[in-house]
Amino acid sequence: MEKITAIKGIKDILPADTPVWRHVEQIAREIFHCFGFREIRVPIMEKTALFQRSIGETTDIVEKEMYTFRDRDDELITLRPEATASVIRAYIEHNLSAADPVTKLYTIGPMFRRERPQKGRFRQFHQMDVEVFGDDQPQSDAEVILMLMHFLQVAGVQKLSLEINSLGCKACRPVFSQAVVEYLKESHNVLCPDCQRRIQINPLRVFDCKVETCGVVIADAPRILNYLCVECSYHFSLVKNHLDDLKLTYEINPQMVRGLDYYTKTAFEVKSGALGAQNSLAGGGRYDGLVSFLGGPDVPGIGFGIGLERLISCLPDPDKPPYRTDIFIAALGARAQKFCFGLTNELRLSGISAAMDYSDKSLKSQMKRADRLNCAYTLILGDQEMQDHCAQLRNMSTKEQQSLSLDTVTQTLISILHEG
RNA sequence: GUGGGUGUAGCUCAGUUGGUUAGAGUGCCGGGUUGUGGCCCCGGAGGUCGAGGGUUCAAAUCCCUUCACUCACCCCA
Repeated sequence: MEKITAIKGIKDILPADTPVWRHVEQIAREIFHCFGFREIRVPIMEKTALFQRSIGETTDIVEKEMYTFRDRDDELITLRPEATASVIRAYIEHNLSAADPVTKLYTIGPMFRRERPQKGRFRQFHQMDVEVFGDDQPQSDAEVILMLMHFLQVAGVQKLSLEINSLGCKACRPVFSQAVVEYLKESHNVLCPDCQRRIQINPLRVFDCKVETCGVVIADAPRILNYLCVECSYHFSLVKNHLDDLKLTYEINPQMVRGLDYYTKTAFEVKSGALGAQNSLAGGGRYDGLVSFLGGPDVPGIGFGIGLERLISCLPDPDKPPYRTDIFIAALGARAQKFCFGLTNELRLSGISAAMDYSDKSLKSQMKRADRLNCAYTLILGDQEMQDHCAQLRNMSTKEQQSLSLDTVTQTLISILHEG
């Protein structure tokens, strides 16, 4: 029989790893709460058109990376490749802007992109996604960046670097974009085939080409920061001032372009070493026209996404708390088994983690198992104890044993274990 | 979609110029202790050597095909 395996690029998160995930998520929830964000849970599927419109028809994501299928009623459905579109859709659909002029939301969950897997890149991956609607002030930009950096630091990510840029708005970016095209056309034949293609599709992409000869050309290309309109330029300088006030260190990377069409003004990215080629841990930016473009009110927005697999993989030797069981009930013989089955489950119902073995193995074997489960105590109950109407409670670290009457054993254990 | 690397026990890996019954460590089960864990000692189970084909007296080993995993390009979290 052929073995059925998980789908390529889609991973199980095994019991040994889930505590780290929960730990990271818990830190995020606490910090996001402090900054005034509330959780929203949105579906992992949406109508395909939502992503086509928000992310951009000509982006790689929409062109070749989406998991799309036709539903039984012929509607096109897509597994979300990112969360922002869904959050905005929900924000509009439930008219959240009416309740509060500024809405701050976060969501955590899986995303899907059909790319070739490699280190730090999967077809199902997890993101924490944070969005602010209704605030166009530069403080808002600085605030989300601060929250992001603070979270990553508290989570324990090493060697963080923050890069920021401004991508301009619909007034100034086209001018810049045109200037870049003009410039690149002059050096067209020096560029790599990929970049020659990029000029047609998305000229700004040429900026993060890794080919050396392209880098030389790019070095003298027009800079976005020189083309910003008065408003964008002012906004960007205030963002920098606020970041300075918040004592955040950052680098301005005028070559940074984000992969999604909807970004305006501030864009930012956090990288970490020890991540392989996919070294971008989190990225985001402002998207002031997007909500209205998707049919909502004309409110500004800013947000970011954090890649959880990448975040966790660059945590220094994540401290895995060992799995711990409060007590192991070792039963010997049929009568003891019957009694212990009831006892074990009573303890569980009282909020104590209790384990026992039903297959009547040797005491040695049961003790071994108790040790493996990292039990604080083992209760030993055999024919002799049934006869004497008592049980032996062994402290697994001190090896001390005491005799407990069967009449009150449940209550005695509950009080001992709830104290410890 | 394109290129490189790797596939041997649950896991991590040895395996010589092709040569008998494919090994180790770890984990698992049992025993040493007729009812007491970790350390130690002994034993046991566990493998279509990724799959298919070919060369050969003989293939884990050489050749071809294919699949999977992985890293990188592309792109992005």
